[in-house]
This record gives sequence, structure tokens and C-alpha cells, in this order.
Amino acid sequence: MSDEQRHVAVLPTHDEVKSLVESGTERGLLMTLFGRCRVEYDGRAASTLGFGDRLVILKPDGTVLVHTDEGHQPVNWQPPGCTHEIKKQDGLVVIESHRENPDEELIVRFDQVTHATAFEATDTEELQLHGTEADLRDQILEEPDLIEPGFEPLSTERETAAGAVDIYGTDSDENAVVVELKRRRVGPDAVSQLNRYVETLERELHAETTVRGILVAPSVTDRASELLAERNLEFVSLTPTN
Amino acid sequence: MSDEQRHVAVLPTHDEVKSLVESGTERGLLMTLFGRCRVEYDGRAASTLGFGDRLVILKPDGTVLVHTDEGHQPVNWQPPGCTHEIKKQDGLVVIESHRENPDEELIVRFDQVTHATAFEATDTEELQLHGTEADLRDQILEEPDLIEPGFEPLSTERETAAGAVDIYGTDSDENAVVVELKRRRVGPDAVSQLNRYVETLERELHAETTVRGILVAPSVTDRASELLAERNLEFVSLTPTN
DNA sequence: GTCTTCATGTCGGAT
DNA sequence: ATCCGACGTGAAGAC
Repeated sequence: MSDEQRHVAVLPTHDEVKSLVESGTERGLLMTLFGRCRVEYDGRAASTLGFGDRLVILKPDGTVLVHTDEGHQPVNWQPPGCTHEIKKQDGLVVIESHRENPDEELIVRFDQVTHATAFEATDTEELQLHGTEADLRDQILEEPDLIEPGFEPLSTERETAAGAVDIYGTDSDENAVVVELKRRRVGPDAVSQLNRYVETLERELHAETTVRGILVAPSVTDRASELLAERNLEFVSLTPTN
Repeated sequence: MSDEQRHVAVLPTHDEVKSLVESGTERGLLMTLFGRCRVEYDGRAASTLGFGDRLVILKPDGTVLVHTDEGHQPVNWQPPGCTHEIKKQDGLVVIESHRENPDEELIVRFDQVTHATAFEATDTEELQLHGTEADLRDQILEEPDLIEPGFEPLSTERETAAGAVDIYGTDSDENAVVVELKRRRVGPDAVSQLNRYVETLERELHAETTVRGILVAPSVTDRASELLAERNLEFVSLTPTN
């Protein structure tokens, strides 16, 4: 068996799995285990999952992911920073992953491991993402008239007692303007959020100025639209560019 | 090479990867590819990621996950229901995954595949999860006095123009009571949500009854607490049991 | 550490 | 299909 192949084990014995995971953990490798297992979780919530074929991923940062054959989300997991140990118990290969704060434990028990791999992953690149709320904000700062002619941004992340306002500025009549940004179609929650900021600022500015609230998003749902009208808030349609 | 090993390829050629993925896709297998790749995504947002070692998972339901050596979250992904094709292009192995509605595309280009696997995953078990909001609701329905002596639940998921109320009931003075449940410590958003329900119900009941709003959660943040006071809403501390 | 909000959130249920 | 809210949400940034 060559050096390369040593990191891939097909139908390994329990002992071989154990030694592969122990050595891989020590060397900071990215590992996968595929086989028949059951899973228990106890922490903020608690769960059990009976025997079935799943893919378990162990990352060098302590992340554990248990994936079934379906879905984007892992059926069970443990976040980065966890510590795990592997042992043989009652004829099963058992991986116990522990986390503190909150105290959480994930236990995966294999009765059969179909294959196991361990590889060093070198990844220095950062993801470049476009079309986020930050991009939408930058578009507006670049061309404030997108909100309305005469709009002047004064600050971003302006602090209020209710939290930070996305963009704070003034309109051509010197009214205060609170702009809440959403990168996609919004529901009532975003309107409530904007409303909290507007109400709070009205109080903080001692009612000497009118405070307008403008929701900026690609679109709004019907409920959100009604709520905007009720609260005397405005809507401007803008979509972040990719 | 045995039948079992046929699903695991170490340092496969591009052609071997292509044929493994094509055959695995056709047969509904769960596949993993580990190697050096770059990734592009375009859809609701857009992203690029330069070359690095990553683990790519292809599920029979169309899910694609690209995992780096760090983090719970995939760095790029495609949800269930996507279709993918694999091809050779400019000396690279390229996987293109496409989704409609919204139109989204994920392209993974490998210049080197370190290993590739394809396995049939049989999983009939459902996850049993405890300690959810539904469990908290059941606790209260079982013992309504947990809210307060005399509380009587009348319905769950009661519809209002603002959405469904978690638990709707009456107190010992025949006031209407809206209960909003959260399984964990809550911030201002949950208070706003409860407030929307209470305001809407006050209007729908024609002001002939007082509507009390009670937030039930393990705890609340300071901001949320202030907002509760402002809105004349109440708080009851309860934690869902595992 | 806690708090707050964003996210290509994902997921499920109801309409 | 869209809407709406829960999620063991996770992740990032501010304090």
C-alpha cells in the first residue's frame, strides 16, 4: 500500500478505523467515514437517530457533520472547536464529540464502516461573495438618489437605543431618514425592525424633527405592505447587484 | 479491484472521476470528491473561490456541498433538487450544478482529484428531536398553570391577519391571552412579533376585550425586556425539556 | 463572554 | 407557487 493509499481504507476493521481517526486527528487531517451508524445528541436540545448509512465528516477544527443521503443540512453535527475521541465499545466504533459552553455531546456509533479517508486540506483562499446587503448599502452610498432625489446619507450603523440603523441621513426638507436594507423580498419582521428604529429615534431626537423610515428591498409581501402603511413607513425597491 | 473497491478511487484520472460520478449519479449513490478545485456560484448572490483542497459531496437528491477544512457551513452549495453534469474542460474535471426557480448555478473545477467515492446510502430512520418549541407548547397545554393560575388554552396556531398565534386562550378574568413561545433566550425581534399579534387581535376583537400578550422563553435580553415594558407585554420564564 | 442582525440562510407547513 | 416562522439555526461584528 502506497503512502497515498494509506489514507483511504475500504471495509476497514474497527481497529483500522480507530487508528486512522486517531492519527488523522493528531495530524490535523480532514476525515470522512461512511457506514452504518446510529447517532445521539444531547445539549441545547436532544435527539436520537437509529441505524442507517451515513457520511460522517471530521474536520481538523473540531467540526463534526453527519450527513444522510438527503438534504442540505447535516442531520446531526457539532460546531468548530469541539474535541472528539474514538473508541471501541460493545463491538461498535464510537466517536464522542464534546463541546463546552453550551455543554453539548454528540455520539456516533458505527456497527460497520464501509470506507474511511483522511487527507490534508490546504486552503488559503477566501470566498468572494457579491450581492449581499453590504453591496446594496454601497450602491446607495455611491448614488443616494436611488433612495430619492435629495437624500443625503450621514452615517451607517448609526447607534440608537434600539440597535444600529443601516443608513441614517436626511431628506431635502431636513427630515431625519432611517433606511433599513434587505437583500431580498421581505415580510413583516423587517417592517417591525424598521419601526423600532424609527420610534426610538423619534424619542431620542426629542420630536423636534420628523423621522421618516424607508425600507429598501427588492420587494415586500402583502402583509409587510399593509404593516408599512399602518406604521407610516415607506418602501423603495432596490436589488443588490451581483 | 473488487466490487467493493470499485466505488473508491485513489488518485483517479479525470476520466475515472467522470465515469464514477456519471455512474453514481445514475445509480443514486452518495458521492464524495476530495481534491484541489475552484468554485463559482451565481444565483441569488454570486461568489468565486480560488483553488484549494476541498471536499465535495454529491447527494442522490441533487444536493451539492463544498466543504473546506474549517467550519460547520459549506463554503458553497446547491440545495436538493438540482441537476448536475460532469465533464472535462480545459484539462479540468468540471461539475456544473443547476437549479431553476430561482435560477442558480454552481460550478466546481478540479485540477486534481485526490480521491473519489460513491456508495449507496440506505437510511430509513427519522431524527427524533426533543426540546423544541413544540415540546414547550405541549408542556403548557398539559399544565396551563405554568403560564399563570387560571390560564385556559383555547387553541394553538390561531389565525390572525398578522399570522398564527402559538397559543391563544383566556385568563381568569376572561381577558384574551396571546402566548408567543421561544425555545431559547430571545431578543427584540420576538417581542415585536408578539406585539404584532396582540395589536392585530385587539383590532379583530373590536376592543370589547383586553388582549394580553405573554412571551414565554427561558429568558430575555435587556433590550427585549425594555421593549416588553414599552408595549405592555408580559414575560414568563420557561425552558423546554429535553 | 453577551447582544444583535445577516444569511445564496434551510426547512416545513399552510394557503 | 408564495408566505410565514422555527431552527440544536450558524457566523460576524460590536461592546
